[in-house]
Amino acid sequence: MNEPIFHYYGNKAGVEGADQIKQVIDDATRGSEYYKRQQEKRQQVLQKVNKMQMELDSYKNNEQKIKETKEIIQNKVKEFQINTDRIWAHFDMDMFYVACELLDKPELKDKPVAVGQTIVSTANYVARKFGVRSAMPGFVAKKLCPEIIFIPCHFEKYKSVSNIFMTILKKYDDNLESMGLDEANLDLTEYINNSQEDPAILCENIRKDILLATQLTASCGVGPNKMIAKLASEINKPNGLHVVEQSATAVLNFLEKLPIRKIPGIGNITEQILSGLNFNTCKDVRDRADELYVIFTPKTFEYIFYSCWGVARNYHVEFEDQHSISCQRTFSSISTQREFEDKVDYIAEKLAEEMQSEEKVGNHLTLIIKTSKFEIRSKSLQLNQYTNQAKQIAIYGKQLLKIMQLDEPIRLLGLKMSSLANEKQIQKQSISTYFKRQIDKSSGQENLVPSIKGSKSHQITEENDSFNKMSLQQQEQSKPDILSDDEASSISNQILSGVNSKSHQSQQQQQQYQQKQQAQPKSFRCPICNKEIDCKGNNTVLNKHIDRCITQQNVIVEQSDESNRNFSGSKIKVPSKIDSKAQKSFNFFKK
DNA sequence: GGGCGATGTTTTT
DNA sequence: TTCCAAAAAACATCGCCC
Ligand SMILES: Cc1cn([C@H]2C[C@H](O)[C@@H](COP(=O)(O)OP(=O)(O)OP(=O)(O)O)O2)c(=O)[nH]c1=O
Ligand SMILES: [Mg+2]
Repeated sequence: MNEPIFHYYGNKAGVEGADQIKQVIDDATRGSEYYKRQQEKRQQVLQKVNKMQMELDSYKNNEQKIKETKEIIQNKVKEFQINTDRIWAHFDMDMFYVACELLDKPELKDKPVAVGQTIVSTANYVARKFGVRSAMPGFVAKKLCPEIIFIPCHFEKYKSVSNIFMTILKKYDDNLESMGLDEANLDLTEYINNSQEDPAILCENIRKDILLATQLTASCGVGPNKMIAKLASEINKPNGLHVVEQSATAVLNFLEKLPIRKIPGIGNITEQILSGLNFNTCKDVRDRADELYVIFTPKTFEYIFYSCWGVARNYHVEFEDQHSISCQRTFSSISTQREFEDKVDYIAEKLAEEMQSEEKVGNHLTLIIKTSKFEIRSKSLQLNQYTNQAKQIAIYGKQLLKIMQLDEPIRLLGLKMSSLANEKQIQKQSISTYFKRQIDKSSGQENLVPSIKGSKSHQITEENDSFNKMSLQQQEQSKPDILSDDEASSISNQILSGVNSKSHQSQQQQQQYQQKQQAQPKSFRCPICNKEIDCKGNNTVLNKHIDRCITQQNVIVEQSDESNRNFSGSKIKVPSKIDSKAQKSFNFFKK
């Protein structure tokens, strides 16, 4: 009786299977607030598609423009090549959270299991046969698979397994990138150059290592760049390997019939838009790229275009410290001011706890709420000093609450701290904020009650400074003494005209999309870390870099790169070898 | 035409 | 009977102020 009513084998599914599942989901959810909100969003997407379609229609009537655009595209196609000099691997654990839980409960192995309570984080493959998926609400999962067993989430457990996993992989690429606990992207080029091993054999051996060390299976994909390797890892999941050979034709073939939704960075919404315009596979994009060129922003266009041609980043970017720490909770709706404030207090405490254990301080706070109708709103504010104290955060949080003018029930409240710096390592303020601070202070203006539309920035002066860990004086002292005023202004002068255009610039300066050999055109030398920063005349990149350089005192190299979606960073800090730094990294993973 | 800060959207695990 | 997470990041867009 442990059989699905109808089987669902992912995209290999019989149509009826998939349809029936959709039906069950729809029946179970229709009418809810959530459902209504989703419907609204869908409508908005449709509107957007309509607008784009109209733009396209007018484009189609302009032969001249078509000719021009197609020529631009053709040139682009001629310009790039699919670089196969490097070899990447993507490792991804199978049904990770559940797999970790099953370690402790092997007797459940053949039963449908999911981790999560209200929402399923992930489900094992038994449950997936019933249509159960990540991010699905629990009650729907139950409807699809009445016998499913839910196990609550034990994050710490997954972190420690992840540690083992990452430690193994680091032997093959010490700079590996990762977007989550259960996956890692490695550039194996150097390792393979040394060992001369066959990539497939190497990766199978690594998978065995992982299995031996964790008792869990991982899948792996191999290809000439990060994106291809990631896509490949899904092919023979679970517990499988797929290699895309190191040749342009292999890459092109591999991508040809791939639904664009699979391209990392193209999610639900973009898929809807694209499919609304009749783009469904990478081939569609290749064939009709000119159409995308006229309706998308340059950035989006380039990234879709190059992805579909298999052109993506094949070198590592420097590790970046975390930009933000946040804490949010969903609860049964509340609607009184008092309740809101209590929640802020609670969340502030949680956030402070987290920040302190990470030894971080921050000076930009954001309050996030979700209404009972699933609308999300946020208010944020630049603090006058760095903090990680619960009471301090709560005070600011409540100020934001006031500004928010809540007059309807909410189901979620969260706080996010950004502009982080290390608690220990002096709270050096960033160049940009430092200068602005100065202006603010010299004006002597104290905007006590920031009005929402009055000023664009909510300058809130803390009415209770005593909680602040670092005294104002300390903060004054910590101004960028590393930087003389002369140097500072010279940096400011270096800041060129921005490049943030909505229209495609004709500057065909063959952007060295991803792929290894990047010549550095417009770059500056950072006065702090003394490294070249390829900022492409984009001062945002430069500023950000200097910001980080000052606040952390870590050395960071920014590499900007138009063709790649930059969400690809390494979110997770991984224990490195056994040096002094390893200590800190482990610390990061600990609790 | 910027730049900048706040806010909202989209994606990923 | 009802029921849809949490954390982090990158982009896009808007309004204001030069
Ligand atoms: C997709 C997703 C994953 N996760 C967690 C649970 C997953 O076990 C973990 C890794 O995500 P995934 O690697 O996407 O999924 P998975 O490892 O569970 O399954 P697969 O065999 O297909 O790789 O991240 C969430 O919490 N929410 C999500 O929406
Ligand atoms: Mg996985």
